[in-house]
Amino acid sequence: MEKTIIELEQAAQTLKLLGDKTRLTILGLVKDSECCVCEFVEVLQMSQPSISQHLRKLRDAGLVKEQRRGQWIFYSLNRDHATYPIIHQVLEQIPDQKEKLTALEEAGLRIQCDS
Amino acid sequence: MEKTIIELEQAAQTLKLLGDKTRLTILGLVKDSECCVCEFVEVLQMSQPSISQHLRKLRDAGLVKEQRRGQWIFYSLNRDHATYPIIHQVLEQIPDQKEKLTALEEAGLRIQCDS
DNA sequence: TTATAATATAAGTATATGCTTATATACGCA
DNA sequence: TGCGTATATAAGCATATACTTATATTATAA
Repeated sequence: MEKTIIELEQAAQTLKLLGDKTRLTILGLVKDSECCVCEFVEVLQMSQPSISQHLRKLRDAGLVKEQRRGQWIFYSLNRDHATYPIIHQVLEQIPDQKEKLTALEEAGLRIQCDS
Repeated sequence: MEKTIIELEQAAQTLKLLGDKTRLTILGLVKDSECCVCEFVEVLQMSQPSISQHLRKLRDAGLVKEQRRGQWIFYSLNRDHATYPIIHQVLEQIPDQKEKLTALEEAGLRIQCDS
């Protein structure tokens, strides 16, 4: 990937959002595929409002995109964000969260959210 | 650089520390050379206690090393820290802070801290 | 049209954070 | 020894953060 220079202030804002275990995991999850709120709730074993509030922060900062599909709202990584290169690099260096999604799938908990 | 996998919890802790403009600048400064507290104070235009408190956080987490040299205490980047690869990547993607140090030097404010 | 499911928002609360001012500590030098 | 400089620490305070519980919103389905 080409080297991009990101303004320090903006970088700090993004890093602050990454500096939370819950949000970092959420980003690790949407790196691989779109997820809906109930999936985050299941994977992270946290309350739905708590997850929603973390998602709102990520969305307000523009780090994730949301897309309503019927009853569900799917979140995905916004690869167009100015600080995406930082996020990409960070996610490259932490354990893959994909397996948590496949575990969900095997438990039959992934399907409930498919459109 | 070889790819290293950093535990999520530890990564989050480091990212939290990076997620502050002051600390991110400090790390950007020590990336290039050792600095003492008075230099951070000068460059960042913040109070000495405030700078000291940020440095303590970075030191407690092991992200920077300190070395006393006479009256001064010099801080440097700890490249042996488990999360250093993340820090390295982040610093690669923000503007270089080196010029702030050369500006200090030109103003004759750098010498006062040399041992 | 009502009930249910998925999600968001609001309000409350405990703790964390980042400053401030005041003071302590450590070193060098006269 | 005593003073000045560099730095650390302590205490106080305002604001931010991350939960909680309760309620609102939106869409589907009976």
